Amino acid sequence: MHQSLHTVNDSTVAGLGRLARFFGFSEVMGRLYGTLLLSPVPLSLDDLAERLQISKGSVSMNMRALERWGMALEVWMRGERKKYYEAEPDLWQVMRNVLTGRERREVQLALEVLDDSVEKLKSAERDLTPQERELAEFYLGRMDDLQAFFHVAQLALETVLATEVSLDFEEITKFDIG
Amino acid sequence: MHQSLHTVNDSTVAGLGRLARFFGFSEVMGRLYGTLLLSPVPLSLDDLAERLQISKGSVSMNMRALERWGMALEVWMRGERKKYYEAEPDLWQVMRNVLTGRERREVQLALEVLDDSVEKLKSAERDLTPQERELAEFYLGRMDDLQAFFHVAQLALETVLATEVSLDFEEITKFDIG
DNA sequence: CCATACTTTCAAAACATTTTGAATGTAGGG
DNA sequence: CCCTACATTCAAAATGTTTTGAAAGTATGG
Repeated sequence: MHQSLHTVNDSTVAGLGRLARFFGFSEVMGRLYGTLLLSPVPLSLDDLAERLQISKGSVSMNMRALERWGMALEVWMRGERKKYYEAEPDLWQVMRNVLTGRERREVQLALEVLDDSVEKLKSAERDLTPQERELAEFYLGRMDDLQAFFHVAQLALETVLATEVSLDFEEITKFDIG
Repeated sequence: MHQSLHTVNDSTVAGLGRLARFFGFSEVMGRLYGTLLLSPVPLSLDDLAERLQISKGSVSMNMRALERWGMALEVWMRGERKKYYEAEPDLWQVMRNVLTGRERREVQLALEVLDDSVEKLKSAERDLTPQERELAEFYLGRMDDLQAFFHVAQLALETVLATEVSLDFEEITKFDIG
């Protein structure tokens, strides 16, 4: 195959591996996703192990993770026992999957912990010495800041998740460029 | 000190440690930041090592990282040789520092790599066999999708970075709650 | 309903990151 | 301009993560 196709494939796979790390996934997940994204046909676990030069076990585990995150889809090939996969090509869908499954959980957890803390501090107030009470006031101020921060984060998240951007944005961007 | 103050401190420090991990920093950085955020007075490296039960070496390294990210500020105490630190209390400022120093770089890098790839594929076109040309076309489509995605990400980032939210949002949020 | 071609699992090994603390460097008070 | 109390560095050790491949499990074509 021509050099340029190899080079582009390599740098894209590497770039998506990097991006995966950045998002807290394993690099292999990103590279598998990239390999599938640049394949016009679905690939088997063996194909993937061969192309990325990693063990079958690793491919199996990482592909199941990709499946769970809705980044890869299983494809049934008739007359074949093998499992074939293709990449979910809608990057916005992938983004939404990740935001819903992780970021949202994280923000909610943080807000719950903060609520708890405020609750504790307020109900303990009458048992505190004057000095302790002063510190409790200070803590309450910080909890307020943190709550404000996470509330905005939550709002931003829910806004993104409620937006159906996938195709629209591609259209818009093409208009801008063309 | 009263139980409730301890509990709140512990869970906040733990929560910020968790958040730090989530954002790709070390957990210790988050815990140091949390400890400073919940201290009404600046703390020395020894104070921090003592409170978190970690070595001075670790505190030193992680505090310098926090400083580089604009998450902690050095405070000069007169008549003292020790370095004292306090947390940058404006969480939006912290967020902007991180986005500017990391996310922005990452997006720009990705867009450069993609530009390169498109360039390569287009200029190689005349050297390709018909099959290769078909694959090159397919690749170009994927590059387009990726570019669209990163362009939107870039737009979103620059919008956030251009917005001066810090105090305003606290105000807004208080209005909503109260 | 086999036989077998595949996938999954999981414990051990390889690898990577983080932590430690003793050695080294540095700066501020006297 | 020392002396010393502090901060920093860095190599070794501890800890955590990922990868591997052989063994176990599963399902499908015949």
